[in-house]
Amino acid sequence: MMMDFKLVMKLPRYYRYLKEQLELGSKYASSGTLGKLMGISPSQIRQDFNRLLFNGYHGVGYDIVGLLQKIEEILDLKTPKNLIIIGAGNLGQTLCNNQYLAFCGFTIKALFDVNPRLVGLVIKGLKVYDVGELESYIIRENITAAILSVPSDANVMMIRELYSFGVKTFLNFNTITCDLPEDIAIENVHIDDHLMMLSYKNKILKYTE
Amino acid sequence: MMMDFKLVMKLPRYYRYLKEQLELGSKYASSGTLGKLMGISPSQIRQDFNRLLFNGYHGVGYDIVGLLQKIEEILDLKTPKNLIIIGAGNLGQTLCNNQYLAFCGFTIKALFDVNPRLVGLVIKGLKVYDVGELESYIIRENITAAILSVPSDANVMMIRELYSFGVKTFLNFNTITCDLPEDIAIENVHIDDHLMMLSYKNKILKYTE
DNA sequence: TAGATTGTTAATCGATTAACAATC
DNA sequence: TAGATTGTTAATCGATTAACAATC
Repeated sequence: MMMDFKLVMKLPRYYRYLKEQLELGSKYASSGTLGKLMGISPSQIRQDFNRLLFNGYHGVGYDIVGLLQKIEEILDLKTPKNLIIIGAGNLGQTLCNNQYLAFCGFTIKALFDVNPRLVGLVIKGLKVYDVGELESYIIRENITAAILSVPSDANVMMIRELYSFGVKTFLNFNTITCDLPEDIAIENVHIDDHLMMLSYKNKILKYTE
Repeated sequence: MMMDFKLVMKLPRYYRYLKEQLELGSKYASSGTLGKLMGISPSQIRQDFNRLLFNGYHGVGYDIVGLLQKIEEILDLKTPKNLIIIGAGNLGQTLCNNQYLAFCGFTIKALFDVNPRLVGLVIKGLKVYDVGELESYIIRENITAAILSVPSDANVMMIRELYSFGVKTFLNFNTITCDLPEDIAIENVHIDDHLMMLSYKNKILKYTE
C-alpha cells in the first residue's frame, strides 16, 4: 500500500503532539482533545488515522503508544542509517549535538571538511576527515546519507560527488536551482523561506495591534 | 485587502524561482515555463498571480522584476527591522553569516549569551552581551525581533522574557509545546520534522529502486 | 445503562485544472 | 497577421467538515 505523501507530511506534527501527550501522562488521545491542541477538527484527525489503518477505541480514544509506533514504522525511524556531515564549520558542529538525528535512526559517523585546520580535529567525539577520503570512507563504513553544511557555492558539486560514491539521501540547507538525478532523497531546509514568512508575520502583527 | 495565508506561504518559493530566472537573464516569465520549472500547472500560476492582483502581458508572460517587487511588498522585505540573536553558540554564529537576514530587512544588531566566556567577544563584527543587559539594550536600540538559538530548556523562558521587554517577533528552532501569548509572530524551523521526512524519503528511495 | 467517542458516509468547501475567448 | 500567452469562467478533484449510527 502506497501512503499518500500529503498525509505523510502531516505525520511529524502528529508525532510531536502525541509524544507530548504521552509525556504528560496520557495513555489515550481522543480526536476531540488532540484536535483542540493542534487547532484542527476532530473529523480530520479521525479521517487521517483511518487512512493510516489505525483504529481507536469507541468512547475512549486512540492508544498513543501504538499510534507513535505506527508513525515510526511509516517514517522508518527505527532503521539504523549511517550518516556523515559535510562541512565541520558552525552549522556542522551544531548538527553534531542534534538529538533528533539519533531519534530518527541516523548515526553520525564522521565529519568531512576541506579546511586543513579542521581536518584531524575531534568534535563531539567525531573525527573530522579530509574530503579527499570521502570515497573510501563511504564504502568502508557503509554511509547512505549525508548532511550538507558547506558554503552554497560548493553545495551542488558536493552532492554530485557524494552521489557518485553511492550516497543518495541528503539533508540540504542551501537553495538548489539546478536539476539533480531522479533517484535522490533530498530534504531541503529553506531558512530563506522561513525568514520571508517571519517578515510577513511581523508585518501582520504590526498592522493588527 | 487581506491576503490569504495559504497563498502567502507559496510566495517564498515563487520568489526563489523568479529570482533565478532573472539572474539567468530573463525579463519575462510565462506561466508555462515557470510551471515546468516548479512542477506546477500553468493554470495554478495564473490563478495565483491574479490573486496577487498582478497582471502579465498577453503573448509574453509576467514581468519578473515587477513580480519580485510585488512579493517583496507583500512580505514586507524592504522595511528595516532590528534583530538580536539569543545564544552565541554554534547556531548563533552560523546565523551571523546568513545573507538572507539582511535581504529580508533584518539587521542583526548584537548577540546575547549567558556564558561569561562568550560575553564580550566580537563575532562577525557583532558584540556578545550578557542576557542581563537585554531589557535596556532592546529599548535603547529599538529591537523588534529575535532569533532563539539557545538550548531547548531555556527556550520558552527566553521568549517570555523578550516578550515582556516588547519583542514579539521570533525565529525559533526548538519545539514549543506550551501556549504563548496571542500577539506574537513566531516562525518555527522544525529540524525534527525535516529529519523524519528525510527518513521517510530514504525509505521510499530504497524500496523503489 | 448512560456517556463518550469512534468509524464511516455524505455534504461542503476550496484549490487545482481545463478550456477558450481576448489580446498583444 | 499568426503565434503565444494571458485572464477568467466553468469543471473537476481532493481535502475538510458534518452527521450520526455503531460500539465500548
